[in-house]
Amino acid sequence: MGRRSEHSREELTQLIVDATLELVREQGPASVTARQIAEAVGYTPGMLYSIFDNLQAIYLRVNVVSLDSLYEQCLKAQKKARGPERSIRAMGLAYLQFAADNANQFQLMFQPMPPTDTAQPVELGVRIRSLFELIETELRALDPNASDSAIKLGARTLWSGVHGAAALSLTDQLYSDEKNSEQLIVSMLVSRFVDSWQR
Amino acid sequence: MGRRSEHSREELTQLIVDATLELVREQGPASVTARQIAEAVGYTPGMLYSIFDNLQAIYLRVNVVSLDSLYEQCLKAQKKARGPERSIRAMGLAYLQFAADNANQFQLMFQPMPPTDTAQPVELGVRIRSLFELIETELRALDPNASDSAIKLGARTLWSGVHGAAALSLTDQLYSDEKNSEQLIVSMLVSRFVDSWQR
DNA sequence: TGTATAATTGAACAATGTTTAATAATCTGT
DNA sequence: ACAGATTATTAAACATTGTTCAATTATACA
Repeated sequence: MGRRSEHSREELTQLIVDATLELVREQGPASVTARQIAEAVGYTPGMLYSIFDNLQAIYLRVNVVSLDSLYEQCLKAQKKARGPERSIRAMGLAYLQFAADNANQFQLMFQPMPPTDTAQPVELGVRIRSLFELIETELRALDPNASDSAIKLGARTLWSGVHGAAALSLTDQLYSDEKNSEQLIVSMLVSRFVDSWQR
Repeated sequence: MGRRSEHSREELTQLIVDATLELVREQGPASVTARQIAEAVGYTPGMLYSIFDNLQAIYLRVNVVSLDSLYEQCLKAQKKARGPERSIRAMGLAYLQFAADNANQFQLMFQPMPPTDTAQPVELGVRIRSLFELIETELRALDPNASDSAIKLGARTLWSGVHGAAALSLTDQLYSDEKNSEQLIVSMLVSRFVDSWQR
């Protein structure tokens, strides 16, 4: 056949990433194949490799999209809430909500990449940092005299707790009797943390 | 050939699990194949399926072993430390240490299984619960009057933080300037949590 | 219009998990 | 000790996977 479409290189990139995102959302990362992606965009598998080095490179772009929308959710939650503690709690709950609503995307984002690319790609790095900065801002408001390194450490401590709760909840490894225990966990974490920060 | 060895069904099970554990430790979960496992135990791939349903079932047994040794490490840390806060901190650091020293095992343990078996197998459940109980004991010592559900929630909150720090650290997603930031995070988490618990 | 260039395909490759018919080794009963 | 039934193990096949590449088709340029 060899039907050449009128898609520019950039359009093709976009098409592939969008199709992959949708497939990941529908079926989970494990069962998305090169042939499925190719079919979804109306090409053959080989074409993908004229645009991306491999499937991992596609997943990376998908993760960028996912991280952006996670950031958007957290930012929205932050803006809506009033006061540092309430902002932090709202962002934590937004993080949980994102993980629950987009479990497959979340899974792809935080599942360790094959050890070929030892270091995390910079595109993801800047976005994760932005996420951290949202909390750092609130912690700064809470305690203007704290050192920069204390603020950064505090943000990472809080976020480890929120991320851990989201991850364990997603894999049913919290083994709690009550339902929505992730939310209780995040709420408790934020309360106690801020509480102790303020004295 | 058809060399029949003098291995009982149980011995074969043990051999397979041991070999798989070693392969996972050496190369990571992603690159362990049925043929490699079979070769390591001196059989052909087909044999594995006369003992296990599939590779997932083998990984499950490996995870049981990993969880047991993680529990052992935490228990040892708990015993060595004096006082609830120090015990909790020591267990958190032991958890981090285990994750760092056995990154591949840790990865296999906490990577979401394919959605066939929706619920977590009970063999893992009881072991994760035991891990939680170690902390619950310390929290109970810290505050004998607290309700059971508060204790349970507290243990899960702490453990979410520790697990999150371990997971993010393992995938280089903490983006902290200081080295050993996981340890600082866990230390801060425990200090502030216990601090706020006690007042 | 003819030729160079680029995009796309189709087919192949090696490797994967898993199944199954055939085979080799052992066990049973006489 | 031998014949027959039973079990353990293999060898080979299957469908899929990611990836590569020569061949083909469509476009751009002269």
